[in-house]
Amino acid sequence: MKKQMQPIDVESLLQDNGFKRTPLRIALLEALANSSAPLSVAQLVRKTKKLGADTATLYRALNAFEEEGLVHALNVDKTKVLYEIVRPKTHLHHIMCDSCNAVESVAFCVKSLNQQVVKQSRQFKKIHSHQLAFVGTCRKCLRAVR
Amino acid sequence: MKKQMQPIDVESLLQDNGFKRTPLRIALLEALANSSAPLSVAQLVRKTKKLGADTATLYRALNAFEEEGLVHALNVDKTKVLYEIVRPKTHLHHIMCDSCNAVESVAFCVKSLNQQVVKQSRQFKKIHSHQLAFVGTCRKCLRAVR
DNA sequence: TATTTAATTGCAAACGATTTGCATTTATGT
DNA sequence: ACATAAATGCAAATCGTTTGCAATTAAATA
Repeated sequence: MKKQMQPIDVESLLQDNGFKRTPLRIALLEALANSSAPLSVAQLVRKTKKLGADTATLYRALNAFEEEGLVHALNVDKTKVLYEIVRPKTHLHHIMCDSCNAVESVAFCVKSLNQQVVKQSRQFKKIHSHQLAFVGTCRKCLRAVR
Repeated sequence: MKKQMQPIDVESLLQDNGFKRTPLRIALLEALANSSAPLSVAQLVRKTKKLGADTATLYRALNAFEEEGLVHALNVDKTKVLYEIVRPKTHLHHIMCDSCNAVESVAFCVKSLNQQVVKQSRQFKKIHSHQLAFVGTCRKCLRAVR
């Protein structure tokens, strides 16, 4: 069974958001669009270098994309950020392997919790959004342990 | 109505975990134990300096505490980490203000979601833990907007 | 297609937060 | 009080990320 992923026209995506369509940007969005899991900055840096492009440019692109809402930054831990492309009408959460750091996306939502949260809170009247991440051990790592 | 917080004997906490009870460490854990919201590294650094202690020592302490499970690091965004003391039998989530970054802790759990997640996942059979964070605008900031 | 313009890039330097090595100090158990 | 390992301060090193600036390139226009 293979992953199912709606294709994204990254060139249009760039154009529609006022970005020039440069090789690095196209390659970046393409990489993110074709990955079922979020990609680490390190991975993207490697890809950038392979293309002979500059790392500073990558960071500029990622920040610009994030600012425009084309990508979403996932703060995994103190020293690691993962990026994923934003797919309209898809609200994602994540499961992460505590052994190999593999990340899988999970599509489902917990809006119903919002009111409970508000009820408990002293400072907050309304919730705009939430982040939810699960941690487990993936099959591969489970097998490796045995 | 004032916050309710169970006191923590930080000196015993240090001792029980094989740490020497030094002024900085005691002050750090005390600060975390008396705060209802997680504290940023910047805040802790300020406190450290006020005590005339070295920043490197603070980082060493925080890392050691985290490794021993005395504190928990909260990855708010790419450039900001918050620390909270771990209170046994208390499972916390958080609400954050998207305007002023105020953080409030919320005590409640969503274990029931775990099986749903596992059901959806291709790679994961079991969830160990999860993180959940909500984003809203706090009262103070709401008022400021009007 | 050639021309113009602002956006994008590469490079090197700057940056800030965190970490490290090492000599000195300190808390703790005896 | 003493011995010992742990913890500290200081300065230097390190890492990922950002910035300034001159050169290049994509896109709009003639």
